[in-house]
This record gives sequence, C-alpha cells and structure tokens, in this order.
Amino acid sequence: MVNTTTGRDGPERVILHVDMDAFFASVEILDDPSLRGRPVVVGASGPRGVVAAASYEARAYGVHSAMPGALARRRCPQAVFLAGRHGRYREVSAEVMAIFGEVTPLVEPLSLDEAFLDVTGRRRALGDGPRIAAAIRQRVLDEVGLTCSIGVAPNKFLAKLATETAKPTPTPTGPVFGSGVAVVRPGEVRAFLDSLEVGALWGVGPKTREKLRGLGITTVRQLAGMPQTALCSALGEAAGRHLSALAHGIDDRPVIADLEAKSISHEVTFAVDLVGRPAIDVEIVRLADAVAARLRAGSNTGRTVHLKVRFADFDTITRSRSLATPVDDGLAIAEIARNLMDDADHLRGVRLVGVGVSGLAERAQRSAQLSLLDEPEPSHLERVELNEAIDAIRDRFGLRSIGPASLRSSRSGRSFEQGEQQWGPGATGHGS
DNA sequence: TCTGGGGTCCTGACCCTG
DNA sequence: TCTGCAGGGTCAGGACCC
Repeated sequence: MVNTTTGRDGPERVILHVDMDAFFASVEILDDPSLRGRPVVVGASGPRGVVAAASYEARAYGVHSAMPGALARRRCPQAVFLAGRHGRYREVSAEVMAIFGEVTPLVEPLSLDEAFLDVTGRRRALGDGPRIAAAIRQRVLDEVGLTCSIGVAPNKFLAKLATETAKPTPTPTGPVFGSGVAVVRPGEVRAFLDSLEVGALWGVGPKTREKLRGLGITTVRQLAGMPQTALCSALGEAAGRHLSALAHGIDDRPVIADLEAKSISHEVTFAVDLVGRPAIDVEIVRLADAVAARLRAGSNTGRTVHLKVRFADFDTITRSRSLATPVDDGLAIAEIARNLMDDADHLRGVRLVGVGVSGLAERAQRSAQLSLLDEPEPSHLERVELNEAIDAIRDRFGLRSIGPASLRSSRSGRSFEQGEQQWGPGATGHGS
C-alpha cells in the first residue's frame, strides 16, 4: 500500500527540492559573460584533480562531476578549465538561500547549491506547491542571474527525484530548458517510481546495485514487490528497511533548518606521493591546524580524533582515538594524529592524508573551562591564549598570516596551498 | 579513466562491565 | 568465585551523497 503522507496522521506535506543548474560553472559564466555558450569545467586542476562542475555545453561531450581531469580534457579539449573560487560560490549560495528563507523558515541546505524547503504552511499565502516553485525559480533568475530546477512532492525523497526530471538537457550549444519545475502528486507516486531503475534511489550506489542485481532486482517496481525481510537479510537491517520504504514512496524525514555538523575534517591529495615521516608530519600539523581553527570558529570542541591515510596503491585506512577531554587545539590534534600515524606503513608512499574530529560539543565559556581545572597548567593557559591570539590575527590579516612554525619551511608534494584548496574549509558539495 | 574533498550513516569486531 | 550473557562504547572500514 502506498503511503505518501508524512506524518502518519498529519496533513499532506508539500516539499520542494531546489537544485542550482551546474552551479559552480554557472557562477563562473555569470561573472565572465565571455564564457557563455562555451564548455566550462570547474575543478580538474592538478595531475590528480577531478571535475567539480561542468556547464551543459561540456556535459554534451560526456564530461560530468567526479570525472578525472585527464579524461575530461580528452573528451572536451576545447573546454575552458577553471580552478574554482569557493569563496565566491559561498557568496552566491548565501544570496540564493536568503531568497529561500524569505519563502519559508523551513530551509534545509544540503550543500552550497541544493536545499529542501517545506512550504506546507505557506500555501494559503503563496499558492500551491508548483506555483511557489515557479515563483522561487523566477526570483533566483531575476535577483541572482542563475537558473535552478525544482522538484515538488509530498516528501524529500520524491521531491529530489522529481528535480532530476526537471533538469535542462545538455547540448553542444547549451542547455535546453523545460519548465524547470517537476511535480509528483500523491496519486502519481506509484507510476512515477515504477518508471525508475533502482540506482535512482537515495542510498543505492554501485555496490548495492550489484547486490540487488544478484537478487534479480533492477527496477524500483521489482524492489517494491520484494518482502522487506528478504531485503534486510540481503542488505542489512537499516538498508533493507530504508530501501523498502523508498520503493513504496515513504519518507517521513522532516525538513530541518540549522542542521548541526557532526564532524569536521580536512584532507589533501598530494601531487606526488609522500615518503617519509617528516613530510607527512608537516601535513598532519597543517591539517590539524585548519581543523582546530574551524572548531574554534564555531565555538566547538571534538572528542574523537581521526586520521585517514591513502597509500600509493589507493588502499585506504582510517584510525581514530577518543579522548577523555575534548580538544580544539591544533597541536593537540596533530599530536594524536601523529601517534595514530605510527601504526601506518608510510614507506608504501602516501597519496592522501586527512585529519578530522567528531563528537562535537559546544565549547564552554573560557572561564568555565578553566575553572574545571583545579590548577590549570601554565602551558594549557598559554595555549588557550595563544589560540585566541592566532584566531584574532587570522580574522584581521587572513588565514595564511600566521601558523605553526613547523610549516614555515615545508616543501612537499601538496596540490594546493593552505586556504586555497579548490574546496577549502567549509566546502561541501559539487555543482550539479 | 584512474579515481578530490567534506561529510553522514551503518555494520561488525572487540572489549569492558554489570 | 566462575561462567555466560547482554548491553554499551570504541574503533575500523564500507558505502553513499553532493
């Protein structure tokens, strides 16, 4: 039985999923009109870069996000390749999100270029879902100068799927737009889902698709006919229940504004594999410093430190350690990450290093923090004061104005300078 | 083709505790 | 005191998403 309502007894919800069209590439074209009509690829810089976003002109040549840069250049050598300006994308994203916020307070950003909006309570004032969607689309075009696609449905999952059908069609001469708004009405859910392959479902990637194929399931229609117990035994309890619900169009997740992050991490892939601890340790200090700065900027601390290492053969390991006392200090995080690195065989050549923290909690006021220590050690007090000073200097003079002394003379195979990675601190998501 | 960066969630193994 | 068991926390890794 199909249940497309949200709350088991609640009214029919109206959820919008808004997705900017080829966001990063579109921002570049907006700022440089000479790029209009040309294939534009953002990202794919450096020997190991991948595509972050491609304009519809580039997509017509088979270029898409996450594609290795070398392949993108082969497929579309005439494309304009740009490194990307994440700060600018954040600015434009803020303008777009502000428009959403004027429509409804229930806005849940998924990334810089995507968000869910719950407009259930706005229908009396603004009209039905499709009308609200069309109005948002027009405002984004008029006020920001960019196009977006919008899915309208009774829940998040269906709205997101609907957006895909609203997307422009890529051609060598540019995107061919439809209405830009696709609607899945409650009575149309079954027919809509039956037309899809299982890979369209949220949570079905290559591995799960392969497992399902082993069960003889390639379409959502077939999935819906499969008993949930059989799915659970094949895919695990959580995934089985999740996919069974989605196959029936059921998704009760609410739209949540102000979702809090659960972890903060930074990682870097080196242009040339690193060999030897000194070079690796320098990168760990750099990454830990960036993570700590973001923790403090958000008045957070973290209780578990994570280290990620990818070796030359692409084998990837993760190590973590939970602490009795949460940290927000770069040197402390670096020390733990370096200890975790002791386990790893760095002589294999290291392609990527990542440092992160999870178990985030709001940092207590400094006075309260210090009062917890019976007799705070001088070195601890000095570190707290030092971090405050560093943050103040960076606020005023920029990220690279000050940093750990061990980074001053470092020269490694890093792809990017700190703070100018393609997708620097705070970055999430791709252009679509 | 040769695979980025920043996240979330889930599972299973292992250990500790009551 | 010993044993078995259940539950919870930690850790490592897989899969997935944008």
